[in-house]
Amino acid sequence: MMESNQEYPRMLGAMLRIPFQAIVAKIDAGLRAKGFTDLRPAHFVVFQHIHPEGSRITELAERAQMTKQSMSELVNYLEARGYLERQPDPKDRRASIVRLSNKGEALNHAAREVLQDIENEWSSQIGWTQMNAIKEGLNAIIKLIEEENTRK
Amino acid sequence: MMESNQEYPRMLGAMLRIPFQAIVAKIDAGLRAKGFTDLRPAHFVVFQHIHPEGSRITELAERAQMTKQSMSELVNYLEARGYLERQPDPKDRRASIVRLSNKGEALNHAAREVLQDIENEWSSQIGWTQMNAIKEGLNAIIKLIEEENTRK
DNA sequence: CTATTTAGTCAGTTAATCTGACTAAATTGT
DNA sequence: ACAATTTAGTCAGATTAACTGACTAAATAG
Repeated sequence: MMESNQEYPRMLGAMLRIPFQAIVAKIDAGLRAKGFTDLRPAHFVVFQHIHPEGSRITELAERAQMTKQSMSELVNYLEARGYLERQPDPKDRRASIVRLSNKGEALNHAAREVLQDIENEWSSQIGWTQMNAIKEGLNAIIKLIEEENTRK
Repeated sequence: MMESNQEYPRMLGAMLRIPFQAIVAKIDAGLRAKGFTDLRPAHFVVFQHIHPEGSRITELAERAQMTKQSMSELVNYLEARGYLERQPDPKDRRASIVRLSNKGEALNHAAREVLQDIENEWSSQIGWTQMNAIKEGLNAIIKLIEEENTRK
């Protein structure tokens, strides 16, 4: 953060932040419009990181860079409202596996739909070539980040 | 948010989120290393939006998409620690103008330095051509977002 | 087969942000 | 000119988000 304000040339941080926050706001509004009204921004992080075959609380917490206590709270909230299900892990009786319920899958699908619409809208205006260049470039950067993380 | 997890192809939201969060973490660590240890992540938003000639609380709140009460608290914290100064606005006796102190300028400069280092590091690995393509593309998207905002 | 690590919960705390009610100054409409 | 409305900011209190510390029970390592 703290990367810029309009007086200086915009720096890379702001260039990423502005479209990212626009996307977050649009997904939030889009989901609300589609009837998912009981989610708060903090819950999104669970859907971002959950694995289709289910994930453990600890794993989700680590991926989301928060404590397992905090993640536990988010998962409890979403489980209580029917977005997630907990199953005991047969391999490890201390652990449980959290997975999307049908409702959770529906939410996920709706979110992806909204996001695809945004991408289509932007692409049609700036051109698909340029959008592809952005995506390729960002994926290259992500590769660097992931390499750095695995080295640690 | 909620744009992806590794099982599906990564969507645009995640492509922006991952490098953005990496940048935030690096700036946070970099500033800490440079001796700015009394800032919390929430405060960064003030520096992102403050104008070199000073800004009003209301203006900062609007740009940061939060209430003026919340922004007021952030500004109070930073003023108490010497990063910001408040002056009465001569044009409007209800308002005050918040601006960076010398210490605040130093912080801003340090943050920009860290960010430039990140950009240089990434560019040298993916190539400056590709980095420029990303930046051009993101700026085109930002232009769309800004147009949409002004239409509202 | 004891010692340590790991998965998760419970309880309490701090940080971040919000809503509502308010004051005083500025602006608008007549 | 001046009443009505809007705007800038604060104060007080509530809610949400995330943290630390202490704990239990199961798994793993020596």
